[in-house]
Order: sequence, then C-alpha cells, then structure tokens
Amino acid sequence: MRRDIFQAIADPTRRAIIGLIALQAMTPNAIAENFNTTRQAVSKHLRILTECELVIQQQQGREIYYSLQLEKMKEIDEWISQYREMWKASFNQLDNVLSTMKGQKK
Amino acid sequence: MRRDIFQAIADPTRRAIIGLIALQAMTPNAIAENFNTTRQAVSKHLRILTECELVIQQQQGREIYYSLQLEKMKEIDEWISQYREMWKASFNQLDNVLSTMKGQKK
DNA sequence: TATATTTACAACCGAATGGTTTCTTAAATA
DNA sequence: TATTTAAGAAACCATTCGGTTGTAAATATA
Repeated sequence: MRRDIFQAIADPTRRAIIGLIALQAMTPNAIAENFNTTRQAVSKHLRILTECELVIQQQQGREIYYSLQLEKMKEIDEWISQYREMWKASFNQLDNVLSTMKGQKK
Repeated sequence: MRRDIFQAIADPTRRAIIGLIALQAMTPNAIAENFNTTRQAVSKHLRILTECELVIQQQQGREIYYSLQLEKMKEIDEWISQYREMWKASFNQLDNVLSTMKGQKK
C-alpha cells in the first residue's frame, strides 16, 4: 500500500470526486451518480482518499457524508511551489533582459 | 497508455528525477547514479516523463541531456490553484470571524 | 577498422490498480 | 417485526506498473 497524496490524485475519477466534494459534502451514492461506475468502485476510491487523509467522513444516521480536507491539498501545493519559484525566476530573468535592452536603447 | 502529468508525478522516483533535472540537464546515466535501480528503469521513467512533455531531450553526440519543461509543471499548479483559492477563502472567513469578534468587543 | 560507451527497445515477471459481483452489517421504514 | 436502503468488505479478474535481463543501434575512441 503506497497511499500517498500524489498517487491518490493520479486517478482521474478520484480528482473528479475531489472536485465534487470540494463544494459540498456528499454521500457515496450521490457521488456515484456522477460516474459511469458502480457504487462499490466509488467506495474504493473514497477509501483511498480517506486513507491518505484527503477526505473526511461524517456519519449521519446510515448515511456517510464525505468532504474534502483542504488542508491536505496544501501538501501538493507545497511540492509544486518550489517549481513555481523557478518559473517566476525565469520570468524575472526575461524581465532583466528586457530592462537591459531598454537601457541600451536609452 | 494513460500518460498524463498527474500519473507521471505519482511515482516517487519520477518526482525525484524531476527534482534533479530541474537544477541542470542530465544524461540518463548520471540520473541513474542517484538511484538504487538500473539505468533501464530510469530510462523508462524518462520515457514516461517525455511522453507527457514534462521533460525535453537534447542530443549531444551519443549522450542525451534531459531537462525539466517548467511550463508543463504549470498545469499541475493550475489544477491545485482552484483549491488554493478555497483555503484562502476559508482563511478570510476566519478573518471575518475574528474581525466580528473584535467589533463585538469594541 | 575494431572496440567501448551511451542509449533505446523488447520481452518477461511479480505486484499493484481499478473494476466487477456477491455478501454482510446497520439504520430507516412499512 | 419484516423489509428496504446505505454503505463497507471480500473475492475475483484483466490490465497496468515498475522493475529486470538481454539485444540492437549509434557515436566515440583505440
């Protein structure tokens, strides 16, 4: 069981589930209605998402509401942020080139 | 062949490769030295990364230099950004709560 | 030119993945 | 209480994945 967030978001169905429950908590049945698979398959996806703490459950009678754990999504953001710094830097470098060109013109 | 960027970054070795070549272009042999696998396994990872355009090749004699295509990384950033907006929003909501509390105090 | 080096490609293998069907448990309802 | 409904768990299956070994092609070097 590898069960890390990057593996969790690798599956397109799971990303779609994340997109759905980000807006409002939903039951497995309600989620499954949005996909062309069985409820059980969705249940499996939810288990994976739960295991890596990307979603949280909230029992209400016999229904279980799943919702997104936004905090956990930050971990992905933190990973990508280091590269965001890089493309910002390369943009600044271009900016410097343009500044230099302007300076030469003057 | 699923070959999308989310599936590409799901593997920890591939994320490590991305981290390596983000700093400087490297040959498969040089990359493989950093891992406890065969050069062929690294070669396979590079193929996957190349197929989804996360890395680019630059042939130099019989050596091939691989480097990161920063632009493509933006696609992941764009996906996560919608959720970044959400946790910013929930932070602002907390901010409002705090403001209200302050107001009540006053 | 013969040999060594760098790399890609193909075939194969065990484990993991995503899916299905079937079954069980627990809560709501007739 | 009997039945329906919501959901998880288990068993199974085909495919994919990450890895290995072996082979082929192309460039560099003796």
